[in-house]
Amino acid sequence: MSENGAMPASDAAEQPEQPWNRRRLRSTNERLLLDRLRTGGAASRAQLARETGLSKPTVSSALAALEEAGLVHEVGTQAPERGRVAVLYAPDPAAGYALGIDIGRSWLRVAVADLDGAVVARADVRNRARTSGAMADLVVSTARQVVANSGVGAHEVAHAVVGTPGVYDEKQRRVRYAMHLPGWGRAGLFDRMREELGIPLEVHNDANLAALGEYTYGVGAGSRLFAYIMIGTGLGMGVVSEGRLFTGAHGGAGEIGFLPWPGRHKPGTLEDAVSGEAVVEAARHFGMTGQLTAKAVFDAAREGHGPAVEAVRLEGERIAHTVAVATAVLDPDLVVLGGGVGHSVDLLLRPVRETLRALTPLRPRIAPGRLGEDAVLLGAVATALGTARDVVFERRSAS
Amino acid sequence: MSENGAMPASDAAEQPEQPWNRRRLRSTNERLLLDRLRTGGAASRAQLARETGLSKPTVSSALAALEEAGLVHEVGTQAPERGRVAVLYAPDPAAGYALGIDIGRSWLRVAVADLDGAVVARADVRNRARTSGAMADLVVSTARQVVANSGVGAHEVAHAVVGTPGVYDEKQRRVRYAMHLPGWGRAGLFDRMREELGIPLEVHNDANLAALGEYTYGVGAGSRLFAYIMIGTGLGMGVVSEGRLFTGAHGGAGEIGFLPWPGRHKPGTLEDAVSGEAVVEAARHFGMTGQLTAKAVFDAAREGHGPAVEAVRLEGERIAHTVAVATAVLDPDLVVLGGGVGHSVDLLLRPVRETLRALTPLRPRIAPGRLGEDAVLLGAVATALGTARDVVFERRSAS
DNA sequence: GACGTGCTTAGTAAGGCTCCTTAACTTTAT
DNA sequence: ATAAAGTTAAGGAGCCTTACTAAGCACGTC
Repeated sequence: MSENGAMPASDAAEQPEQPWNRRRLRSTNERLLLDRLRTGGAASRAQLARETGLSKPTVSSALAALEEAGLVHEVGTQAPERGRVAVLYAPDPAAGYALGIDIGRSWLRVAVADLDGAVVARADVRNRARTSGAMADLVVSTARQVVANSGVGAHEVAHAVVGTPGVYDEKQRRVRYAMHLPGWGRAGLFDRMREELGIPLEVHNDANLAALGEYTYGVGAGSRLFAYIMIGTGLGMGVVSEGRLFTGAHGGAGEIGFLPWPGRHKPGTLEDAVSGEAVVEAARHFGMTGQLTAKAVFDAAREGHGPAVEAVRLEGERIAHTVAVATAVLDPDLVVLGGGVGHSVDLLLRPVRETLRALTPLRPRIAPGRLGEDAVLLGAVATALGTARDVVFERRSAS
Repeated sequence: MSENGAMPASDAAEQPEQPWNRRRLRSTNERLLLDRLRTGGAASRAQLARETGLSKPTVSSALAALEEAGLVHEVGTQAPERGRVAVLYAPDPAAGYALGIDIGRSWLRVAVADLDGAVVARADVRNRARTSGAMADLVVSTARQVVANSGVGAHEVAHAVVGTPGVYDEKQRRVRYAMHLPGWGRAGLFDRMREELGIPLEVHNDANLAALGEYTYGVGAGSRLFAYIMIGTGLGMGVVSEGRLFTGAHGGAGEIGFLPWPGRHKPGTLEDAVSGEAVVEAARHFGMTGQLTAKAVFDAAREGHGPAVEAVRLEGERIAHTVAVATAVLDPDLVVLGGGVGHSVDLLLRPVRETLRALTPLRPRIAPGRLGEDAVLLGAVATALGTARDVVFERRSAS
């Protein structure tokens, strides 16, 4: 999870294996209770004891410690069929906050969420920055603004995650393969943001985060192996396996833009053949004229304009090829299409499914994303939340 | 790991989350010590205490319990630069055994290994069975024979793993996609073997096991993400991520035989284009005549025979395509070529590398397998060992 | 050269502390 | 009266710390 990210300086994940002494035992049981409350909803002490296998006194004392630390609180009572009413406990969502940032080519999105994952403040800013430096400044100022709007103290934001095109190289401290953002490959850009924000900041690939977003909040929930194909300015894929991001050896897994594609004239990459620009080019090839954008082509296709329909069909075929490849290699139970063309995925689904039928006997479920343009942002929030929960839990007794 | 396999009836992996009571604490620390001894070699009590962070008395008592259970034993002494000599302990390899079985189209291989992974008995039997029933009988009788030869009691064999082409479907209790073994898709075949052998038995895909074999004993050691491409009668890929098998949603990950392949005449699958038969066909196409086998073509190419060289070059190009696809999707740091053509991989490496250079900017390390025909068998042994170690450890105090 | 002394490291013993469990008890509902 | 939630009290398992013994080497002294 963290391999792509920069950890705060205080991170101690390097020490080999902590021994399981008593202190850790208690801490693990508190964690067990907290996780149970998070995933299973509010519960009483007696209920927790039954479900976790711990004894009632242990649950009582651990819960007291958690309440003392501000991690859980009473949320009401529940009367059983007979007997004394039960006091229900639930995690306190205000025990900490997480920051998610989506840096896209044309939009910058920032959101603050509480530990329950509820977004408490958010901003969507048009990205007009011309230089990577201006861009970094915009990120920092927007993030500060959103945190201020949320009414949350900056020190209560336990963790932040940034999504960006390309792959963040931890050692070189820079992003690689971010073709569509000029200057974005400069070293130290994110160190600067981290420093100015004063919040631990992790950097991840946008397609990966979008995949996690759809997995956590969207259509991918519960999937065992789930592939998210992001089609837009570029082409990317994020893979979630057993609930965890699949990153490959160097964080480059899912960089399907590099798939070889047998171009009609010269061999190229799949990205050239599938990205938004390729749709425009195909439309031209079929006879459309004028100032075209991918969106314009899709809109025309929706109206039934012949050349546009043809271009979309061709795009569908190419995406089907991508899906076929991903399916044979990964065996997903769900493939989700999203990204910049998200609003037009409905047009693509049929040609994709039809082509796929002719290509391969393997046929995973294919669905459009449910989060639309928010997938990356929500994925960043979800990822930041994971770490934020850990951080908040870890420092519960340190104060 | 076990998702493809059938667990013994006593398996209790279903219960949600054991609480971390004291008993489990002790058990975890014993496990910590045992793992340390397994991976780090023999060590004294004091050394273990330093390395694990446990106190010396705790190490002493845990080690005493392990010795009592027969899991570790003294293996000698070591004099430090100054001071009293240390008594060294190591895991007792004879505390249990594992059984590995490789069911191939033409060979059946069986091996028994001790907990250190050392093979103590082995048999390689030509597979002449005509029916799947006869095949199952042969597996059982050979396995019994090998266990008998090893001098190990049958009840000391804690776990067995079988490798077979195809994907084992846990629910239907049968193998799917095993085209090259007639009748092999029958339901209940492996249940019968398990019953007759009286040993818990897991079934896995052969390419997956070969990947684990090369990872554990061969060229893949230490790789973060490692892909093993098995080229032979069929075409398969096994993926090892962070030391664990990557299986996909239904155990079908790496079934790259199903990759669409733009055939000259009709669209087909990659398996048709790359498998042994395709090499023969290509050689014919280039002008070779006679009763050809894949091996014959490779041998001729080694002698410099023109048409054979061409056929091998073509095969190399197609494999390069496979590698390019796997690389873009998975981002491996190592791709290993093996399988039936293992003896001729040296001939393929150059064309593969050259073609790859033209296809994609991503270039993982490519290497031939080190285990040759034994990859599947050793992978089965390695996998069985993993479970066997757990089983032996779990039942240490049950006696 | 024999031997005592001191230093160093391995391992054990005793005592205390933490935290879990069991069992009994209190509280509050039907 | 019964039943369920939750607390209190007693007991015990297992870890840690401290202090000790055991066993080797170095070296100086006789």
